[in-house]
Amino acid sequence: MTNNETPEKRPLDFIRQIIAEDLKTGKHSGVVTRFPPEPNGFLHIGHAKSICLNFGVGEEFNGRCNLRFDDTNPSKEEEAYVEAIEKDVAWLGFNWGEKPHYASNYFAQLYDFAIELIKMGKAYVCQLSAGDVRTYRGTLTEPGKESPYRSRSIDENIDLFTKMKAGEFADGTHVLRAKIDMSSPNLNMRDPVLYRILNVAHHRTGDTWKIYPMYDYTHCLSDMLEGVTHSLCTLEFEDHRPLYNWVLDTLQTPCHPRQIEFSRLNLTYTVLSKRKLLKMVEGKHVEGWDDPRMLTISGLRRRGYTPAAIRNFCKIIGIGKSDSRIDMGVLENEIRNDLNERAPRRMCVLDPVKVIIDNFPEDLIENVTGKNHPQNPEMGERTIPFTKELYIERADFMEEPSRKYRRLGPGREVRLRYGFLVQYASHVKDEKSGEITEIHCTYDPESKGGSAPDGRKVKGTIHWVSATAGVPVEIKLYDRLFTEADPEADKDTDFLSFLNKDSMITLDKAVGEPCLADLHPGESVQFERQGYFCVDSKDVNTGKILFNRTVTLRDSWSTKSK
RNA sequence: UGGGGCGUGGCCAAGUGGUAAGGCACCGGGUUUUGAUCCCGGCAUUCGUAGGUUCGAACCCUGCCGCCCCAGCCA
Repeated sequence: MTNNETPEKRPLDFIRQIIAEDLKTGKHSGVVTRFPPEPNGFLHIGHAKSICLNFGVGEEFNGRCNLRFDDTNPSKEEEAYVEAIEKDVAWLGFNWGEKPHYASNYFAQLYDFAIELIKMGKAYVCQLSAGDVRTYRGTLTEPGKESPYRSRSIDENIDLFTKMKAGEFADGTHVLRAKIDMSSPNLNMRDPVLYRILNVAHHRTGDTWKIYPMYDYTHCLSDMLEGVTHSLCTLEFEDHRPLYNWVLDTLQTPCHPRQIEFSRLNLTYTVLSKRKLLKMVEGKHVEGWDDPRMLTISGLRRRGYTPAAIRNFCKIIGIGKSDSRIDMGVLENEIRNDLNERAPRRMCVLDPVKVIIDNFPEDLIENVTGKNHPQNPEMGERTIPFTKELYIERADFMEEPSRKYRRLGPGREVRLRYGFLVQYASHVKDEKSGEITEIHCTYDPESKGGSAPDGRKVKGTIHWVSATAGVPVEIKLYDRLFTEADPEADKDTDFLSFLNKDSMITLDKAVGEPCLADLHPGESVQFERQGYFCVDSKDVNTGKILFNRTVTLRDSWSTKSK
């Protein structure tokens, strides 16, 4: 599954340098990382970057990486998401050991730590309303004010917190706060909320708990409990690091993981935040989380991307701290590299126009053989039926071709790949529409396989399929979801207004060579001269095989011809 | 205007005081029964900017400019 990964060594990124140094100096004898998704949505290519980093570090330094569900907000989380996440991480080829971890596994311990904090006078129950908490917090430039509940006695705090836990209060009436510094220039340190009351059932703990710990309080302690050495997260958490450290320092925990931040992934012509992806799904702008246009792991999988391509992509983009938006072409390059090696070649005419070989016997079927891969004989060959009536691509014929055009046209001879050389004879055009309906040719019976005994050369080789023996297929062509390279650049404009209305085009007249019928869901092939396609794994059952175009072939003609 | 970060070619990204790796893109040329692949070659006298230190600076210092993040009882 994950073979074909480029083995070449690149220089170590700054995080791996830190880890290598920690191992070298003996600060740590082993390394433990974790990938901590919240089960409130599907994983996307940005998560893949984090997964490759965390699991990659675990593998490379002979350590381990835990899969931990950060499930501290039951109002947004679902079991279905944890299953989808496990499937995606496994598909990418990573192993999290015996079983996944859950922040919810630590609820009892977290509660005990909170009691400890209260006893140390470092946490208190606050009854300010959410709005008042915000007001008291101050602003970016003004310090906050201390809550009137800040100086409660330890006994009263314990009593209140116990009652919070027992479900004696309504949502929003009480919170547990850390007692730090209301005038800190870092807003996160202005007595952050540690626990809130949520009378909501949790997908794993049911209704056992009425209070749920917040991210900042939970994450550092979960890392600590799991013996994580390096806690890698994205840049927006830099301001949270002091709080991460405060909790562990105050509790004097036996182990103190180091949080290191790196920049999140952005790609051109798409969006990658769970919130925005959710909006795409809920607004029906796509057909679901696994829509092949979505850069979710499940969408990419359905589109025909391979784990190797995604892992190579993550490797090539590197890990750093500067904001960036990587060109979609980089991702496409990786899937082309991978599929170029492993995808068998096939012929399929996407936009057919009929070709009749005038001098070809009516009922004759000439079986010709095509290589499954031009550079790799081990992939074998297959038989392709050549008949009197064929289809070729509408774009492969021109009534008045330019000199650089190398395909079929009046007076021209071209090669039908693996078939015969054919010479243009005439063509029929619908007077009203101007559409070409038939092209007549004659073939050279001596040229079976594609070359003539006299050694004459033709300029063009085009693909074709038998009109009588070919199989009808349905094809979906996908394009970028947005028309702007950075749909998020203008904060005053809704990213949805940049949606590409032509991001999905369905072709229902396509015809492929017979052996296409043998393909299984998820299998990838290259349609020669067109691109890489895979059989849809969630077939809508149209009676025809449905192919998703993963990516086109690199095309220097379309750009040059302009 | 508080705090935390970041600025190397069109897009990424190495570089950690000794004279600008690599990938993508792009431009040439060769091979080719996919205008694909593959193969050759080209592509930053310069590292946001202005000064300073030094024999020597993308790397050290100072000022300035630009961009990102933070005022959830989300993660």
